[in-house]
Amino acid sequence: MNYWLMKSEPSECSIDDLAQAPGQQLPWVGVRNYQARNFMRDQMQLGDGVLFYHSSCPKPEQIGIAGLARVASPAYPDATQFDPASPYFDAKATVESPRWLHVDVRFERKTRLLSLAELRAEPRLASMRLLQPGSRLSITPVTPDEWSVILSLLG
DNA sequence: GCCAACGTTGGC
DNA sequence: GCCAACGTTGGC
Repeated sequence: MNYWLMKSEPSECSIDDLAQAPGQQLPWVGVRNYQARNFMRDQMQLGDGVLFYHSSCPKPEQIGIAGLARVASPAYPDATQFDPASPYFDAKATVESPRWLHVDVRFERKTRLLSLAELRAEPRLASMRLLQPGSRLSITPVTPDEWSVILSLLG
């Protein structure tokens, strides 16, 4: 069992969107970064814990952890890479050799918003991947210790 | 909207 | 395989 933090722009897909999806579950489409893809392909396991993070919000205080979710499928090809009408279209990907994969993510629960400022203020989270200078990865591993600190902060 | 950090691309 | 140019991310 592993733990992850997955970023999503709430204008694209918020924790509420996930809660209202059919089966409260969505394919995590649109990842176009190899490191993030490799985490999904090589390390994610069914049932892994996910911190659902709202990024790029209009108001800085809206940025942070907004809920909990779970990995709900193995990695499989992202259909949007084959769709010329999609913003995630990749001309170099083929059905025979897909370049981009994703997992499905299932809603667990909404939490209070644990803001980025609050995360930064917590000394026990100082080495969190998310908080490292220049970190931009949309999917980052979370250690069991970090996970339990965050759960306790969420109350 | 700015800009620093980072990843990707492509010419050589 | 190097590396400069370019595009993207994402907090501020």
